[in-house]
Amino acid sequence: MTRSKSKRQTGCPIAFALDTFGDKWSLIIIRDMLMRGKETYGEFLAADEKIATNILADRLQHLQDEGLIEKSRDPQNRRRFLYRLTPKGLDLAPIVLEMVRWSAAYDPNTKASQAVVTRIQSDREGLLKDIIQKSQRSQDEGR
Amino acid sequence: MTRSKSKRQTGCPIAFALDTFGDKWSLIIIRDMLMRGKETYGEFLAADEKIATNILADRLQHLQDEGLIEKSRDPQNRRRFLYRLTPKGLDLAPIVLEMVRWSAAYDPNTKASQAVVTRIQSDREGLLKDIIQKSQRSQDEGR
DNA sequence: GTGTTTACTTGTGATATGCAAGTGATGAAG
DNA sequence: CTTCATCACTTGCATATCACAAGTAAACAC
Repeated sequence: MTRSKSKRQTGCPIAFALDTFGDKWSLIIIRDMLMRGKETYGEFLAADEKIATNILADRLQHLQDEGLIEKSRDPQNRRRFLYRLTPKGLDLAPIVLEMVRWSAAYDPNTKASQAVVTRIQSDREGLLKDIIQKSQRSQDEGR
Repeated sequence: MTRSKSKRQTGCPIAFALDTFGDKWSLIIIRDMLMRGKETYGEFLAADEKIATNILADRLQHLQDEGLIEKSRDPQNRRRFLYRLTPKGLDLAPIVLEMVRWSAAYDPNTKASQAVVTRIQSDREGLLKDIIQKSQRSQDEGR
């Protein structure tokens, strides 16, 4: 296990954010949880981007240490764990949405849904509320 | 020079954003340009976060290849180059602001200005306009 | 010319990543 | 209650990336 991430410790909010989730994979995991309803190790592993299993384990641990996600046994299947966003993690949604907007604007091959992109501009608050509620609804089902 | 960054090429907007500026240093450089008026190699090197000179050169080249920044000779001092954000680069401002908001909310040691944080909520559009205008004004002075 | 500033490049050891294979706990089937 | 499959990891190793120190080259100041 790779202990201790590089900490810049400058007090700068951008540096803080990068230390917390600014690596190559954390936001991919967050995206899967926030936008695609994924919540198990196996589901994260199956992502198109092909994250390595040791890296995934390391990132999940780090995100948990930082308080962005929580880990619990699946009551329906006790050999499975459920990973869920905490309120601190859910609050990354605005950042993720702005990244979607930016990429949709500049990537000629984007697969971003035009409906979502339009709604980011026209109904940002409503969209954020929907995404967060949807993410939390799946948590209730798990109980 | 490190050629060819890992390209995930999935069409996912989050993956695209991460491939473009999602490394440990690019957003630090963008922050310096956007929020602190920096525009030369030496100014970036002097940042609190202590970026290594070879990494800085590599990231500036990458950001230029991606069309986020432009490089030009300083007409006032021809041994100096000026790095400036393109419109595509300036359009990262909303993402940067959301990261500031998030970090200010969750970093107990944040040095984020309370005035800015308040304004992110209350006058987001005006703040964005100010940041971009300020960034472009320094470019006019350079001519 | 000589020295200084500015923007890099190069070399080398440390660190992180990616891939393949292995482990241990839970649960399902007979 | 034994065997097999699933799920979430861990371990080992080759490769890639990074950090640090030192060196190079062009512009300018004198």
